[in-house]
Amino acid sequence: MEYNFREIEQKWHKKWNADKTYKVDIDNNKPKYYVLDMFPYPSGAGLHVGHPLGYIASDIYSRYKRLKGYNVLHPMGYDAFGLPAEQYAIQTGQHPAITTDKNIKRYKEQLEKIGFSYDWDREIRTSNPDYYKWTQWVFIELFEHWYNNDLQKAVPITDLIENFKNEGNQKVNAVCDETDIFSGEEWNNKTEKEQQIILLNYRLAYLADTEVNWCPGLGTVLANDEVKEGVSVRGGFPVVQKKMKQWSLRISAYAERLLNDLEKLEWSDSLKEIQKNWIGRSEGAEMKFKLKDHDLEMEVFTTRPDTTWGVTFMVLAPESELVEKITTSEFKNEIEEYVLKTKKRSERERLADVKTVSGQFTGGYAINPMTNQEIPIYISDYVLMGYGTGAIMAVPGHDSRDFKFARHFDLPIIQVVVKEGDEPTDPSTWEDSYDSKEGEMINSGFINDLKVNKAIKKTITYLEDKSIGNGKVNFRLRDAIFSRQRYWGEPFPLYFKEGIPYPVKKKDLPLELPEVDAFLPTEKGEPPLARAKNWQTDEGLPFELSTMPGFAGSSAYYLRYMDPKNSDALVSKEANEYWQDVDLYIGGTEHATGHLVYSRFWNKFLFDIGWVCKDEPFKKLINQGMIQGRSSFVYRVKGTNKFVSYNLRNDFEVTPIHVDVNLVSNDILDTESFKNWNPEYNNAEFILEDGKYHCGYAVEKMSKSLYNVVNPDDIIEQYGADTLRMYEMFLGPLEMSKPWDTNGIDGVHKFLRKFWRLFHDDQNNFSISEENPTDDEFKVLHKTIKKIQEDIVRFSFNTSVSAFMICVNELNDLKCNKREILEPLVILISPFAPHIAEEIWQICGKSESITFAEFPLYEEKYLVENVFEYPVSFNGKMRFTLKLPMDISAKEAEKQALDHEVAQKWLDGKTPKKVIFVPKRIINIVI
RNA sequence: GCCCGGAUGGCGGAAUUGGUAGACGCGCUGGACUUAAAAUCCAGUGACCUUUGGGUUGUGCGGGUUCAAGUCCCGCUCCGGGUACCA
Repeated sequence: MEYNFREIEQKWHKKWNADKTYKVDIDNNKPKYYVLDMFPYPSGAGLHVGHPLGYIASDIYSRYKRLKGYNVLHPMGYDAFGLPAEQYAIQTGQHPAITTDKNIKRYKEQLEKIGFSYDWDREIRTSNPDYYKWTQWVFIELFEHWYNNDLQKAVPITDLIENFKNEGNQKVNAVCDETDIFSGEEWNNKTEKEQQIILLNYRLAYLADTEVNWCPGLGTVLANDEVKEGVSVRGGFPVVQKKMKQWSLRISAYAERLLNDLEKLEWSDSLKEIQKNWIGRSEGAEMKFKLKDHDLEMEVFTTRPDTTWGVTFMVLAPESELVEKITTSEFKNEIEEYVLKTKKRSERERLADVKTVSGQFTGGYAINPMTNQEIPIYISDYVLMGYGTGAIMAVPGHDSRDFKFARHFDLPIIQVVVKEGDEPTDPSTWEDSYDSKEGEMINSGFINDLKVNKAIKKTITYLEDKSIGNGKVNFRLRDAIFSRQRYWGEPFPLYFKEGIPYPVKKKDLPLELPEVDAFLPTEKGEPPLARAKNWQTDEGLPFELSTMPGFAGSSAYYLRYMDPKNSDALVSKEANEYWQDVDLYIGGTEHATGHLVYSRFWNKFLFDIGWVCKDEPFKKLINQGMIQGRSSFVYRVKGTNKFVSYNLRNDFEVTPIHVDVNLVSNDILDTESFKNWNPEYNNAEFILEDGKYHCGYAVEKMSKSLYNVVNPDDIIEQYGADTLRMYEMFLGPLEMSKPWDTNGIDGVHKFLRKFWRLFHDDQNNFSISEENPTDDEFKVLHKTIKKIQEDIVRFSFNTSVSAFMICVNELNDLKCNKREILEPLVILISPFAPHIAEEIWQICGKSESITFAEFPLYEEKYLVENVFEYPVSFNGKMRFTLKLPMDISAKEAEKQALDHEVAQKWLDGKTPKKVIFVPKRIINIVI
């Protein structure tokens, strides 16, 4: 039989499905291993050839682990709520559930064709009520907990209420919004409503007025990670800052733990670095500045309290509440104008315009606590409301932004730090601020002459003694805005009584997404859920109108896979204790600041409340590189319908035009198909080189509009899934980005055919020999086992593919078709090319799936050599090689090398200065 | 601006601890088989020089350490990613 991949692959898909070959259950006799893929959002475009890269890698590893005796959990599901389906629904009226369903069907078909070893019985969809019941459940838990700083964990809100009743909030050390101090008695005298409002300041899921990223184009607020360069990541719509009452998750409570625990994780350094920067820990002090003519204080955060003597002005964010209070009548108009101008500008405009200095004096003055001098207070949009206190003390001498501002408004500049070896100079002569990371203090009262780090400590002590400030750690990580004014998401399990939110009873979950007549906001500007009939409790109390964001459903999905059908819990204790955590997670870096932060946070919370046994969800994580597109170009001669081949294009004035890569093979255009591709080209003429049309190419994003999308279905149709799998791996290291180039796939396909032929004679009849293998044959096998084993554990799958090719070439040369050699080789290759492996395994007479075989062990004894071919070099340049026994002495090796006739030529009668002999490595002769 | 990666033939890439640079594959060239094509197989293939023995040179650029550097150190250039008035 020929290698008929179509028949073979279909046959095994059916069989694996029917036999549930990859179904797993808790098995206490086997060690567990959990391999997870980042589940896809099922878009309308289907999978392109870049998507399965990570899935193939994780599948290889899963199959390898099974062969190594592990009980492997390897699930797949769909991140099914999301904006694209809803945008499509708005345009077409088609319910997003229908589009999503259709897309999922297509995704699943495509995935199944590639032959992944998923346990499909564990498939989940975030939009399924059975699933989002638990998303809602976690939300309620977040709502019913607060973060106790003393215990460094989440604690039930009921404990907090007990505390309040007994002794008020004075001793409570919580992560919370600013709350007035009250006694137990005062608490007890408050109304239910007052109490609930206070509790919202403490809850881990809370409703509050916050500055949010409002995206008018999408009609919803967005979290920080959903905004890039001032526009929405999805859709690219401009984003503006707006104050709105929104649900948020108090992820900032976990900032320190999220940062510290990165250390425990086997993630790439670059990914850890991205998270570190996103969390953005900075140490410094918070300090209060008294205001002139006011009984108010202005609080700032600074990493450099030691430079307070150099503070010559203050700057507030235009959005700050203080602005109104301190602005004098004289400057009222100007301030109002500036604030209005800032509000109007989108985030994008603000970012684009960082170089222009702008600001406005308020008329107010603060008192520098160190110098007692009056210093003017400005507002400027270079100070952000969202970071620190929304106010800064400006040290123009040592901060470049403050410096520019001071120059622009002609404010005084004082030098307070001088580097070792430098003399203080006149700041009026400076072109930029003076670097102050290291050095000694000057012009700074009691900290003069101290080194910077000591000066910082001493200043903080002073601030604390005088009660005007304290040491403080600040994080860049903001609480996650959790509401979206959209339809296609999880409804919040909440209703409102007198404007106060209360959770739905857990037994009433899920609160299902209602039907609406349109997926648009109402005329009053309320979210689409306001259109739903009876969107209220049985008592007639209204439900929340927002839905949850995209990351809600993906934040704990890895836990649900452990126990996907459980209707009593997100995951049972038993399942969680068996599967524990994800051992290997493969996915793209694009989730570094979103999903991977949120799910770590959810997991830590669930750990705190005792629902999961591990405080980190993803032990090891690998980022697969992006597969870029390789676009092809044709060159149209300007003003004609003539196309000139690549190397002749410089003789004409041409326009390069993207051409569908599927019409191009090895850069040669199929001119007939090109004519039919687009009516515009029906009459196209070609100027060829040696009878062919050569295309140009460029590496770009893989995208429909660039006509460079390659569909895995087409590859599978032409070459089979095993070829696709091996070729994707063969392209290069998993973690590197690389262009997809179908050129070259032939080599891998040829290899599989060669592999097939090892088991067949010239007439394509199955034929393997029972003879005992020779030492050479054993050596080829065991060398390969060793190499493959080593490559798999370091995820170097590209080199494994080469190793297989070398092995098959060598066995071919040896004309080896012996069972004892070939059977282990089939197991070895089965993680990479499971279909062909299963088929041959069966032909070899095995009744059980190769999935349950044992990974062969390599034996050192077959690899022992008794000679080593030494490269002999002169001054480091290799001149000849010399076969010498393994156990040769340095002296003898030296002698033999020098006696060699080629050595004589290079020595040219001279005595070598030195001979270096490294056993099993090299002989280097220095002359 | 700051922080992380990366740069090796015509192309994708290999070289795991400093030890024969270019494995493996594509492409290309030549050959075998064939009426022909496909498929398959064999040989060659970094550049330059060459008396065909070989020689010189070569891993983005410039220095350095070393018997020996793609690999380590210092200084650049370019490309990719992240992040950004973060106080």
